[in-house]
Amino acid sequence: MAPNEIISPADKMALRAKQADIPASGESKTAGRKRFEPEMREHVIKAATRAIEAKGLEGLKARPIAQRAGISVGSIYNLFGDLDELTRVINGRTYDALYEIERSALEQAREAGKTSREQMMDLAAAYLDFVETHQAIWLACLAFNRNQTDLPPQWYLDKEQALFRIIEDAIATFPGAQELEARQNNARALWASIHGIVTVAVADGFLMQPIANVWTQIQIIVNAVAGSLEGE
Amino acid sequence: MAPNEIISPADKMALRAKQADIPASGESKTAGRKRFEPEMREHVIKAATRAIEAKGLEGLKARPIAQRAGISVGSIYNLFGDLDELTRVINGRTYDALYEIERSALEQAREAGKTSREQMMDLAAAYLDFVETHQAIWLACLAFNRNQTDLPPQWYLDKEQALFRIIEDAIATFPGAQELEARQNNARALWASIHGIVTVAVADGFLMQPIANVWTQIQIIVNAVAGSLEGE
DNA sequence: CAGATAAATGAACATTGTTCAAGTAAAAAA
DNA sequence: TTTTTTACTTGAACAATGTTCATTTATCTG
Repeated sequence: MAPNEIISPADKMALRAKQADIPASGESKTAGRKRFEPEMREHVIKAATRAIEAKGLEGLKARPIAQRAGISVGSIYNLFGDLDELTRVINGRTYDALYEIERSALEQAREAGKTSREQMMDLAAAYLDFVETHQAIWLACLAFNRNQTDLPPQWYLDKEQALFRIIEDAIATFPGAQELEARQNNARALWASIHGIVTVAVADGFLMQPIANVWTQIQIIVNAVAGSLEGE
Repeated sequence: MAPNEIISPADKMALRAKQADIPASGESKTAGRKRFEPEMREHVIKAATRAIEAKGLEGLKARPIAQRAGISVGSIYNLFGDLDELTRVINGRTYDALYEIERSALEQAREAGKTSREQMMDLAAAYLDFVETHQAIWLACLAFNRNQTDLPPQWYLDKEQALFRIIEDAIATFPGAQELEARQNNARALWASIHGIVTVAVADGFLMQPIANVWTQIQIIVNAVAGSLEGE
């Protein structure tokens, strides 16, 4: 029910039992229900998310998802139009979850009176931690975006944009670099760099190098950019 | 015939005509040839490359490729085992081509007596130019790697590794950072950052921002890292 | 209760990757 | 030359998958 899903590590087990029962009950004399959309959508999203976590984006198949959610294949298409849309909804929640984490990381850093450099460091750490914790679901975002041939819908782009704006906010607090365009380029450069470091590290779905090295590389970039912005 | 393929912008037209004729000739009374493998492989690779360029990695379908190459579907599997292997061969050539470009960019920069910072700038520029010029084929590399669930073969990893080592070479010439591990982390951090900037820019197969901005962002990072390494 | 409505169903279709028994041209053997 | 063997090509057939839609069914409305 919360806007960010991402497993919600606590209630996971409780929900799992509940979900597993729903499809098993009865002999499927269940055609023609009404007004069940909201709950059903959630069931499908949960089942699809679990599939992605277990077997990557390739693991998201219409028929198994339908079975796990206790509905028919056709209903998935009633609810989402097609599998791409279902994936987009899941990815959107992933973006939301990451957004909340980054927002609160920045907020906490500021309340703790940290420097701009430290704020950026905390943002990067939060990102690395997120990707490490939700590797499959995050790789699904990237893989999906790569495979699309036309532009995604606006609401999807907006969620991606929102992530950049957090970094812009953090960068805005630096003494130098005040003009809007420079600030945007600095924010994009820094965010894309951290993103690049993290995704090269988890390329092919595996950690290709020790996490400590990844963190070192992030520090190199953040320190370099911070030092450059501080004009020192 | 050259080890790097990538369209070879010159002979393109000549080859195109030649290729188009080969399948069209005769009434396909061509079962049971012998010792034709090498040429056939090239035909298939060319046809597949063109398909990727035109319609992305999704555009690589067995049947159309077979038809364009003038052979049957089965022969593709005789030659490559499966489509993934065909893709890997194409991507391998892409890596080779980029490697050559980067190597010669570095060499030229050194011969021109450029500073370490300028050398890195030239490497980054060469990379950006390559991706801009061969967008589809490069995105195919990234998309393919993302979709794989198990580790690629060693020869494939080696080609990827080779690209990092060029940056390591460039970074090795900086006055500071001499220890091997620090140098490797610096190289990886910088290369992954540039990679991140470029790929975020071409995300979803489109240039999401003006190329000038992308270049500005690269300069921000290279200058920041260079400044940091120069200890200034 | 009867009709209208909204939604769920799952068989059927289209598209793909992949396999493999059968066929065929070239080389080798006779 | 004729026959046998070899090596490769072929394309029909299969399995897995995304997607559609006529039919069925539950619920709502009067």
